Amino acid sequence: MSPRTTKQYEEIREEKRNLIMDSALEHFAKEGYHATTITHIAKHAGISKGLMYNYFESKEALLGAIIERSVKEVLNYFDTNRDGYLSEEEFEFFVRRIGTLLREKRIFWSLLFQILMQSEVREHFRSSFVGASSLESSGVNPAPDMPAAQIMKVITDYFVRKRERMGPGYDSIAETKLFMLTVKGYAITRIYTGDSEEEDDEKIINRIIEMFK
Amino acid sequence: MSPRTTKQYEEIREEKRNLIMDSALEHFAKEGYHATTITHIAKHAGISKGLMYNYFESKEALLGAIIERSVKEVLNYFDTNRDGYLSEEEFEFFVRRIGTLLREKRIFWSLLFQILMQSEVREHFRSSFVGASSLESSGVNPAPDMPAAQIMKVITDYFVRKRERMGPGYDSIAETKLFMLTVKGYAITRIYTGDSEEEDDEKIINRIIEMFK
Amino acid sequence: MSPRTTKQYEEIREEKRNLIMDSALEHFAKEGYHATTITHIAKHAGISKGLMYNYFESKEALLGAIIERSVKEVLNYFDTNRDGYLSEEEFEFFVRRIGTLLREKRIFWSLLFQILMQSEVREHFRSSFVGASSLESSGVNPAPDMPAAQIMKVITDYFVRKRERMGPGYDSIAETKLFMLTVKGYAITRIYTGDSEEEDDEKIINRIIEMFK
Amino acid sequence: MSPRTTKQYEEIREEKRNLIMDSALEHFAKEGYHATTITHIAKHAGISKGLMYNYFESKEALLGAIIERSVKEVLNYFDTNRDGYLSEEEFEFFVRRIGTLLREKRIFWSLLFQILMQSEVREHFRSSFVGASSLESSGVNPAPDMPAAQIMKVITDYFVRKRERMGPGYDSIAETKLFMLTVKGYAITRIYTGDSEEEDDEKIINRIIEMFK
DNA sequence: GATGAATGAGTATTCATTCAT
DNA sequence: CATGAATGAATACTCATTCAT
Repeated sequence: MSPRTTKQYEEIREEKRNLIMDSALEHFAKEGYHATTITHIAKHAGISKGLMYNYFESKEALLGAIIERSVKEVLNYFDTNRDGYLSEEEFEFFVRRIGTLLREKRIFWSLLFQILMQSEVREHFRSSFVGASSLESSGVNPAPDMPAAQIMKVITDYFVRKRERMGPGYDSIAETKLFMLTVKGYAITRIYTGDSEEEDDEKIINRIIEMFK
Repeated sequence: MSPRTTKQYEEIREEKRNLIMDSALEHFAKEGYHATTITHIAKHAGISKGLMYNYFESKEALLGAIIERSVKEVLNYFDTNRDGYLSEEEFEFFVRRIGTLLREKRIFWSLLFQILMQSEVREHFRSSFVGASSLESSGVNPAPDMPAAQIMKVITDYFVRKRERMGPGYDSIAETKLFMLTVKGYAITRIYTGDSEEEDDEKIINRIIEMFK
Repeated sequence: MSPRTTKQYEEIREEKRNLIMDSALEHFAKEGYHATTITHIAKHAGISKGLMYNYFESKEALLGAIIERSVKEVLNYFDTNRDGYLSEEEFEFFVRRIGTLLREKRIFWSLLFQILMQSEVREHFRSSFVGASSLESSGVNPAPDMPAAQIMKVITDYFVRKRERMGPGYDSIAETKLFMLTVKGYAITRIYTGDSEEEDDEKIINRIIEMFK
Repeated sequence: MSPRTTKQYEEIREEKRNLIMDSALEHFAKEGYHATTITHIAKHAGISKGLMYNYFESKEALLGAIIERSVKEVLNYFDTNRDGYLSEEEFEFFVRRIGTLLREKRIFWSLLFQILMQSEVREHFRSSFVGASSLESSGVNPAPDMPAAQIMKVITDYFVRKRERMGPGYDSIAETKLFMLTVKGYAITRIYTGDSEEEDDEKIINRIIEMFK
């Protein structure tokens, strides 16, 4: 009889929002952003087209929201490193964590790559973006106010410090870049390889750690 | 005025085909396959929409033709290795060649990645495809009748032989995979990094050779 | 705490109805009927969409109610004339009253004009309408049972009687029509002219009276 | 066999453009801009929806094009007066011409009024507009670079000069405004009155000339 | 009474493809 | 060969209206 409370409404909204985003993420990642239709997303989420627009202003806004949400989740994942210093042990931990992350958020990463591969879209989302700098720029000093930039900084610092261990012949910059591209290569291999073939994954991770620790 | 010979006509046709494919490739790579319109391609190629359909059955056929053409070009690039054996020197040469190839055919690679990242498209083109297996599968024994598979075989064989040099502790399979993912990582870094930042490129290539030779 | 009486409830309802109608009128007049959304009206009135439908059957019914209400107000304004006879003095008073009315109910008139300008809507509301006949028809003998028709009759009669003053060369019908169109012209000028420019208004009114009294 | 010449194409385009605009004008005027659907316009013009967008960027652009075209036609109608001076005889001619114009371009005027009555649309088209100033502003000195402004100037000048004939008691400004509103009133009466009732039209026009000449 | 989530029919717009010339 | 007008199916998006709470 009486209308729902504000809180009830908010809960419904939050839940539905996530439902829609999950459905959309799956489709975007599988078929690509442009090839995915709102109708499909809605049907898959079990709602009407109209409702989608009650929650998101547009298809693009939906994409934006998905990215934002995922970025937040990813950042939380590396939260411990935010203090800025990476010991050798923490470095190992960090690399293993990337592996886990890629396995768990596979669909998101798939989407992210797809998006970043289209220069126009890239421009559009660069600002709101974390992964952007770690994927795009091979520059070593990105804007320090962005979370992704912070992660980059932590990594860079690690390799700068490693030079002290390794001697003056050690090229920190080149090594950082090599590490980055190895991670990227590992990432796309993980993302686009069936789960079935993960057998050697542990070995690969170990070798990467061995090479760069 | 003698009428043109059949051969002349065919040359003109071939030229125009390529012109259209060049225009299309550029747009596909920059804006994505779905976001690119036939109208844009035609305008950019300086021809009419109708004429495009004189040369290609459909937008999809055009995409297929581009991929096929590019794949052929790429394979020709590695033609020397077709004999199946890779010495240490040839391995170094092979890696450097990948670098050159990525620089020269950047747009194509960009497109290829984009396409492969959409599972549906992937299915569709897998058959006509070379790069597919080298990008997707981390399996080490692809069908031996496909050109790309041959390249994979050559690489795999190289690391199998390397085991003889390195001793029984050396895991050929893991090492092949690590090499492959490093190449992939190098590739996407090259593809999506501005030309301006190529300074350290030589160093990176050298380090990769050093690591896997 | 005694429960509210039925009467109190009705008063509250009446108030809310008017609130909604006020909000709607404003939007309809400014943005046009079709371009105005129920959501906007409700938000502006500080109520929910659902509640609106508790008070009005549909958007169209809301429009109808607004028109009906306004028409009643306008008619009340001319109530004194209902006895059917217009002396010269009363005629002057009548014209001045039109001026006042246009200033006070500007938004309503704006809406009314807009609506009448769309033939389909016109058909639809003609019946429930007063202003309709005074605006549309230049015929001089409208159905005598409608309030607006009565006003028209009073005016027509005035000019018929004026013929007695002016002599047989005076064309009552043409003069009635000329008066009517002058009033209409005055009306739209008033309605679509910023308040700031009312300086000469008095002069204009005086001239109209002078011309037709 | 051979493709159409550029000229042929242009002719087709021009013809179709006008066809579409005619169809659209009719619908816009009758049902209102918002209530009119592209589908209806296209069906009525005997073409496909898609083709409409080959000729006009959007529904709004179509409206803009209609207004522009009509405005040009109307201005051509008054071309003779552009020299800026209006003798008494020319004034009479001018008023009669307004009558003719309203009869001939009735649908356009109907549309124009409708549009001007929605403040938002008004803002949007004010700039590209001629009629705007003559309809909206009762200001007597509009921007002199606009064609409509020129017409206003010519009229204003006429009444300023008339003061020399009539003596210092004659209020040129008020008289100009009164003339303008009479014309407006005549216009809407003409526009929204069935053709059947034109009998007294001549008399009305004569009276207007008599009053203001 | 009151709320706003949910629906779905409807609307503008796009674009691959066809075809008369 | 070559052109671009023409088509129509598909798509993103809107909004009046309903209804469970």
